[in-house]
Amino acid sequence: MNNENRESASSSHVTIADVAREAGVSQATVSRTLHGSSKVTAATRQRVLQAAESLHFTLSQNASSLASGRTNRILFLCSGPLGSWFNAGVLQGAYEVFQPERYDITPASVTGRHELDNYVASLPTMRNADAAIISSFQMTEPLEDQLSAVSMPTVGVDIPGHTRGFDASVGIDNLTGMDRAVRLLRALGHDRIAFVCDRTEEDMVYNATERRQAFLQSAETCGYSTDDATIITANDVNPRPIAELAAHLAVQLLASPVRPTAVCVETDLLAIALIKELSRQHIRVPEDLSVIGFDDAAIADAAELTTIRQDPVQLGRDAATMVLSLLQGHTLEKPHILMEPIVVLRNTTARYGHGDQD
Amino acid sequence: MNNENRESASSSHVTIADVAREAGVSQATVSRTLHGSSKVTAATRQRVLQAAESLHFTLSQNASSLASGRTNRILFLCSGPLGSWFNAGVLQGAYEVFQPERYDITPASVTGRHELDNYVASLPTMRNADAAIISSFQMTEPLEDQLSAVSMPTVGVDIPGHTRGFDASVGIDNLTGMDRAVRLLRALGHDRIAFVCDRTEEDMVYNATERRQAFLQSAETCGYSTDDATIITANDVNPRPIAELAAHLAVQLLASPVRPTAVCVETDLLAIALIKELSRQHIRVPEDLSVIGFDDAAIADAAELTTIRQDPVQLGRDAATMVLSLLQGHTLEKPHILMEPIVVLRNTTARYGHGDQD
DNA sequence: TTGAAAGCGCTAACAA
DNA sequence: TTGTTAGCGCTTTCAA
Repeated sequence: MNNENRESASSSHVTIADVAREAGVSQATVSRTLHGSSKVTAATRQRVLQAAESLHFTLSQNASSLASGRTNRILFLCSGPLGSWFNAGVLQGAYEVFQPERYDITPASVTGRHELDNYVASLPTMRNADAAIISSFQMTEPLEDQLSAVSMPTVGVDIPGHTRGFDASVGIDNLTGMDRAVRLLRALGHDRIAFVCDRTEEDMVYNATERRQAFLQSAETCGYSTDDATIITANDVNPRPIAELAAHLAVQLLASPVRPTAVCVETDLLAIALIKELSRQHIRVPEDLSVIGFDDAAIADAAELTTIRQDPVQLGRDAATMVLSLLQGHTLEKPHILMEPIVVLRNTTARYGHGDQD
Repeated sequence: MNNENRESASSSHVTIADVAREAGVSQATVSRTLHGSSKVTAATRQRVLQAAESLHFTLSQNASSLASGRTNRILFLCSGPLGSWFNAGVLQGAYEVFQPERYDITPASVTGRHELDNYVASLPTMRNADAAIISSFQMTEPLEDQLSAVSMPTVGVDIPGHTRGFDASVGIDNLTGMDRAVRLLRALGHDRIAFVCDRTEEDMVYNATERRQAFLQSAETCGYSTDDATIITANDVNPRPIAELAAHLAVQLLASPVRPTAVCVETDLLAIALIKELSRQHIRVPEDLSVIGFDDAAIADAAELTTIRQDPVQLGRDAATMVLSLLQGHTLEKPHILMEPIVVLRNTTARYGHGDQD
């Protein structure tokens, strides 16, 4: 191919070769300059940058990746909708950390066991990401085995107690969180309490399971008998609108042999739906029943809901920071970290027996 | 390189060559099979798929992209946090559509004009995505010029009225939305109304500007005089916590020469913050003041806020669908679409003069 | 229907 | 410090 041809053929794309020719250096030098190598003269660097600038040159990630073996891409795998409060928060936090380091994020979401298994099975041989952040899954033995076979760094988010297979993990300390909530209720004089949640059977998504256990454990520590600290849960497993679920749970709550005077609810969303349903039955919160949610999403503030706060954005930042360390070959001093949730006091909790009673 | 070497050298990755050898066919045939070409015998296809399966083979996106020129990646560029209600929703909707088509999404967020300009300037020469979805920006002339120079398909989300430079766009019809809200207030007997928003100067983010104008226009149509339909806005441009902004706006609202009896607020978030501030001043909503928000985010439901609903997830789906069409070389029958928002009635609006008055 | 071979645009030894 | 060169793993003509 002669020069005339090369020049006319370059109609499609500006390549590193164009920059090299423009700057009068080799492709290797352009590459070195663009990657901030110190082994380039200031003068050369100047010329290269100028040439790149004037040609509006952008590196082809694909070509770079293929040649270097690094993709500069991080996989973010989560369960359920990408736009959920939790997932979107983690994604945002991770982006904040990765963006300045010039890593792209590839978000992916799976909605069922089968999909998840397939995805994880493809991980060991996939060369489309340098690392993976995996969020909010209930782990299983086979899943952990597959994860162990993955050669790239993997960090788990919100998968506490199941850190096998992960190089690192961040999560929240459900036990401490529930403990604080239960202690608050005890201090407010509530003698009968309950934990309200959706179906309890093992699910793909990590959430209520551990919190439920944490609630029972905290209650025991605080001196509640098993009759005075109960679980109120949906007794079937069909997905349904949250309002319907709340109504179903409200029935169980109100019909309890010994009705609790305070409840902790799995999530803010469910807590608010429950409160609405109760208010429809003229049960007042907090006069007749104290309610504590979980998450401190924006809706908790809007509904003046007392809740246990977790911060998915910070979880995402921490996970990303660990990924970066791992990618640099560092061994983490503390690979598995747990954040302590705090209780945010608002208007749905109150001292027992001090509202007008029914 | 002899065969012994090749086999021992394959320790790092399973490549298409390994699959080809295993199946006893050429690389080309493996490639064709994996891409669902019809020009492969059923028998051959069978053998190839089996080989791929047994080796846990996954295509290297990078190598595919480099060779084919298609990246199978879509850029999602938005303003502000990736985790915001709107951005996360659009991302989720786009993901729903792209995922089954095997396109990855690369999310990116910019927070300032300068950053945005840089990003868009790199678009014309960037070969790291096949198309771009660009969300919620206030367009400028130079920006539109740059966009026009981009060779890949670009579709705008929530950038109505500024469709130059975009191949397609989806957005919401702010005029219809505000019109419905204003008509509602008129029907409820409110004679003095206002639109409450953050600073009005031209900003990077598209939002209040058009809604403000739509409000004024609707008010005029409904017969409000310019004294009876006003704008209440922050008079400085410093970013600040929403509660502080709400307090600032509450002062202006309460101190109005003729106090409005109903307001439309730029967003749900601000509406709720405003209501809280007003309640602190013992102004009751809706008895003393009717409030209509904008968005119908989850918080609107939690706070029982009457609002104008828009659906970012659907916007994302529509944008993605258009991208797909464009990528297939189709010309869209209707490239610029506008969704009609509806008013969701809740507890913050009421007939004027029917609560206990001060 | 299948195979051979020439790149896609870049990086990373190795040499100079 | 810079240039030369040999691939990275795939796709895609072109021939068979």
